[in-house]
Amino acid sequence: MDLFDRAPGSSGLPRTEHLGPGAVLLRGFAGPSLADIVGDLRKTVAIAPFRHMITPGGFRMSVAMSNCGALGWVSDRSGYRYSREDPGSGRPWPPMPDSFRTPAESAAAAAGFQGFAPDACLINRYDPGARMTLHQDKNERDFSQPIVSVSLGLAAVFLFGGESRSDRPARVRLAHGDVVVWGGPSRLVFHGVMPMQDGVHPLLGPHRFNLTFRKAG
DNA sequence: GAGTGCCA
DNA sequence: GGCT
Repeated sequence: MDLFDRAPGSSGLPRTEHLGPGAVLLRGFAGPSLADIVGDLRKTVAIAPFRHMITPGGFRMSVAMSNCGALGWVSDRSGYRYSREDPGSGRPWPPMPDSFRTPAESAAAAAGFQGFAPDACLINRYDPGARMTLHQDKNERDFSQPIVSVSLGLAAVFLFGGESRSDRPARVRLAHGDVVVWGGPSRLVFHGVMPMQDGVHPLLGPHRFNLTFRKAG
């Protein structure tokens, strides 16, 4: 029994799963913060609405995206990058709510990454059929800082692979309130999301939302 | 850089 | 798996 097993939201039960070196799934970790997170999610996407970004190859991504924080991940014909402004409005992204930041930093610390200070939070909305093919998060400056991913709403099957795109990924069901942290030796592993099945979440309707926290700048 | 998608 |  290690310290991870006493993380907030665990209700005393062992709810940490180790996905690899420097990679952990904290089941239900965001539970105590969920009401505040959902309220702030609604406010944030009212300011910066979801939109389907275009890949550099010219294809429309099935996942609808927004951002909050100083930097936001964007994609268009020019490529992938972090931007200070919402390209839809030309204005800065909304601030990262404390209700987002606090559990993200706490989850990182619980996974062994003390001092994580995210400046970017990508907000993804997965509707039925939406997916994310295997990819690496590699547009950030400093790969010593981990990735923190918070799942909300409908469950999804997360694919957690290896250093090569051809490594067969683990399939992990992620539910409302689950948090995944990966960094260190796992920082650049390929990951993705299987196509979403139909469903309705009691709080968030026919959607999965994912908050991905990064130190991008 | 692309390939966070699409095709075979 | 391969893609220029």
